[in-house]
Amino acid sequence: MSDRPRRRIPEATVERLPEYLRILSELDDDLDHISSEQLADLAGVNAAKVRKDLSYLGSYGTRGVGYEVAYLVFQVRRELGLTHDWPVIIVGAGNLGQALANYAGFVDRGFPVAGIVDVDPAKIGSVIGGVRVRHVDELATLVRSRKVSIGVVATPPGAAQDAADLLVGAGVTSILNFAPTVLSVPRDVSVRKVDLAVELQILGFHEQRRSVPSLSIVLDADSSRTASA
Amino acid sequence: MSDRPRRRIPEATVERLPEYLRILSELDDDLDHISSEQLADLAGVNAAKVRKDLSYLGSYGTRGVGYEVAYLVFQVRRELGLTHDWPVIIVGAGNLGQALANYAGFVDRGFPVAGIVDVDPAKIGSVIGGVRVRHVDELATLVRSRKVSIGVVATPPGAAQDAADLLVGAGVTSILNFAPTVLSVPRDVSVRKVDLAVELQILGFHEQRRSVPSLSIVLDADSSRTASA
DNA sequence: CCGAGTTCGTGAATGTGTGCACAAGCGCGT
DNA sequence: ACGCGCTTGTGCACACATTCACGAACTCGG
Repeated sequence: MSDRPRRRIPEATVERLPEYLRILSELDDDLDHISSEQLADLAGVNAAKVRKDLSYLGSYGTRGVGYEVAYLVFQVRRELGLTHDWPVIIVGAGNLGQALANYAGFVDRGFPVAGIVDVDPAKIGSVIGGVRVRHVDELATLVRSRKVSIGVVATPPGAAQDAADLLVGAGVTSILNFAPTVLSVPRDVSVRKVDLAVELQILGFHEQRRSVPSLSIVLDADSSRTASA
Repeated sequence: MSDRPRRRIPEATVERLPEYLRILSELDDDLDHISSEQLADLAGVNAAKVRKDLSYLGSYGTRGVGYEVAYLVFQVRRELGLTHDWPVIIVGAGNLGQALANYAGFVDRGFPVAGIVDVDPAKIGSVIGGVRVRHVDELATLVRSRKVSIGVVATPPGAAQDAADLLVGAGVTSILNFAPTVLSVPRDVSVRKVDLAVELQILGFHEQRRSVPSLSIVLDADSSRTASA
């Protein structure tokens, strides 16, 4: 037992499950059941989506009643692989690296910081979020001794690829990249990228559109391609 | 001129344009043209996607030659609304707010920090990234005087909705939310959310999947000898 | 001016995600 | 035991995104 069919879970669903989990975890203890509609409201999505997402995990709801919160939390956690903690190592103890190391949300949600490394001698030895900053040379040792499989790149752009290479060399198989750089890694290593400026640029795009209600928008059908002489 | 037909640009494309722009901006000056394939390699996507994305901006390439870098940069910048800067205001001067205020990538890419506010008297008055931290009561004044339309929420989760309400009340129409909280805002306000722990959870999901090659999946071509039990 | 070699732009095919709408299942009151 | 109200689980249609594949348009050498 203990292994259900393990259907493939759509990526879009995977990206929403952590949010459901967070919401469910924060619910009052006296609420023992929740409907797809309530959960949908809290998550800012629609109820059908919640039901479809949860249905990929199995049929854990009860018609006419809803989902038992505690059980659902357990199932979502299991599906996400949160039955145990995943220690992470942070490369780069600059502003962002420090903020991340101090961020309680990491450890709270199962991702304790197993180490922080940097190249700057001035930073080495200082303690951030309860963890002492080490020299980057100790990276591989740390990764192996603490059984780290997830690395966080919080270096300046120029050092990001080197950081990634070190992580991969040490055996890390997932990387969260905060540097505005495309990392090249072996095919079997997962990378997710968070580029803070990109997020603003996307918002800026919509801002700009909003402020030009003047013309067009209506010429959408697009039959002839504006020949430019 | 200056107003092309303004076709609708797919959201997926909008999310990639900033990346193309960053790459193009960082190219050597002596490279005056670039092909969709070169750009695709640099961006880690495939060439057809690059061409289709760029085609939404208009036909700015030349067959047999590629895209003229300088012109393309100009067009992408224009499409993204980066013909002028977009000042942002940061709410919350904790670890994350400080890291963001210090992050050079913001101002470099057209998003100067017009202000940082907090409620904590101990933080008010300190200078971060060249900007003085003000009391949150001054938020509305700042937003109006600096013509800010984008706000960044970097508060603890409990204060995030209040921060959003203040921002909206002051006239901000786009919000970048770093707090692990669903914000409710009027329909005409855009919100993007970055949840650092969620990113790790998504990586954790794939990690976990990878570490269970035990059964299924392998039932492929010749001689499926992997029968477990 | 022509043919070979490139590279764009885009129609069409495929793959992925969303949302409606409804049958099936459950609990409760009578 | 039965019917009613509620809520799940999912088939289906549609929308959106990705990728292929190929004609069109350009450069360059001879």
